[in-house]
Amino acid sequence: MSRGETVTETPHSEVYNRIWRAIADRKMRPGTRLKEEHLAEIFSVSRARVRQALASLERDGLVTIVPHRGAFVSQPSIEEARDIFFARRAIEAQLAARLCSCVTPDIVAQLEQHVEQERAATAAGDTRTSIRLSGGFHLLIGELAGSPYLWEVLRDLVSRTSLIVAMYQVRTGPDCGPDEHAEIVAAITLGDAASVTHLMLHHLEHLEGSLDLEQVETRSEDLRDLLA
Amino acid sequence: MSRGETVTETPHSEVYNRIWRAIADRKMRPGTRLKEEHLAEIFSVSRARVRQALASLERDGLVTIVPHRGAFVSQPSIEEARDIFFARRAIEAQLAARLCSCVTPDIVAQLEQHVEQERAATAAGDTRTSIRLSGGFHLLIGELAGSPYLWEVLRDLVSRTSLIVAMYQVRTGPDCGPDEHAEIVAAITLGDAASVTHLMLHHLEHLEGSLDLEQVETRSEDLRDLLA
DNA sequence: ATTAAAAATATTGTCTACAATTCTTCGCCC
DNA sequence: GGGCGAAGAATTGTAGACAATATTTTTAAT
Repeated sequence: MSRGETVTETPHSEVYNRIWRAIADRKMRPGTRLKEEHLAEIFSVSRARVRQALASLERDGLVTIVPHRGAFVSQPSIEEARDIFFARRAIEAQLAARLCSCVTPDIVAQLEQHVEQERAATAAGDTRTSIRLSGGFHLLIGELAGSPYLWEVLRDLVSRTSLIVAMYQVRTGPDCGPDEHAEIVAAITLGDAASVTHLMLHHLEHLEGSLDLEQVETRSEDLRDLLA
Repeated sequence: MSRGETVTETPHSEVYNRIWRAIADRKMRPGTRLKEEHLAEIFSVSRARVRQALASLERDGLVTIVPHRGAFVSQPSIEEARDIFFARRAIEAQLAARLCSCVTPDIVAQLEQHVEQERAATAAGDTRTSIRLSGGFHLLIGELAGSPYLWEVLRDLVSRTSLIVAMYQVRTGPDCGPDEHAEIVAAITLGDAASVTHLMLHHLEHLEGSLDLEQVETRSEDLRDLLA
């Protein structure tokens, strides 16, 4: 697994990666339509490759394909959003705890360096880099914990989270500040598994809590009341 | 989500499902080559559809596609096998615990009914059904725990486990007996989360322990020693 | 003017043919 | 006799064309 850039470049297709990045970095809003032919000429490839990439992205939950209509950047529902956060708590708590039990100076150094980069990006007001590094921190923990499978799952969860934040955030800004990350790193350095688990759960709850996931689904039946 | 059959039928393609089942039910040994044209005529579809299905199956980790060579039923390495079991312990412990906190008589009834089916299949010596129901029990817990996302992950993990068992089992028979499942159901009935977590971890360790995952990778360098 | 139907357009879904690559077999040389 | 090399066969990867379906626009009728 690569160092430095921390992230991605895993799945096969070039066009898959390009679209993945565009969505995960929030260059495209949820609901954006993705026309096959359009993408094909942008990337100078045939429609077949675009189709394949879109199919993979659908399995990742990043795009939604509706038959004979086309592909759209997914718009996760509130229920899905809560489920994703539940899954993240379950998985990341385990990974962070495992990392505690096998912590080394090299690992601590990598984590601290990453937090430092986050601080720099935040200080410089570089929102895009800040977003990417925020997710990257969680992926780095997963990578260092040494479970390739759960790392893949986490990569998926983080990218879905990016979509969720794009849909339900109330104020703009980085998803999670470097400070809470620094606390987690400190606890990992001490090898305090219980504390790390607690901090990670709290951190994720904090992120979830900063979103507006309270809105009631406006069902068609309710429209009468709204318009009364 | 369907009841009764408990399982699958999730992803789109018919041919995907057929191949998935064949692998998960261990009708095909790991390493089996899957020729596109061959599959195409078996299912009476075009090669394009087969290709699409194989691509999806590769993302599931059930087949391995090597460029310009073709698709093969995956042969998970020992390291991958251990990683899969680690992931299962992490996820299933969480799901089982969550199920405890929201247990209802209906849930208990479903679980008990499932274990009963397992008992019947085992008693009848129906190995294939037994294998399917063994995995189905774990999926049922995931389904009842109410996290669609983690259920998907679990479905993936269970099918991969089936491959792993096919490769590394020492004695044939059902993957995990109904008895340990019954114990877990009993603990869930009592709502004893700590006990359920413990039983589930033990159960998965038992399954992993029944496999021969000790064999050292025979590297080319070691061949000299082996042949001395 | 508004609604509804019908044609036209645009986009996706699928299939077939061709190009690129790898594996196999046959021949040749050491 | 064994090993290396090249031609042929087989299989995958890709592209382009055609068919099916949804959307939009136009047209007509109430």
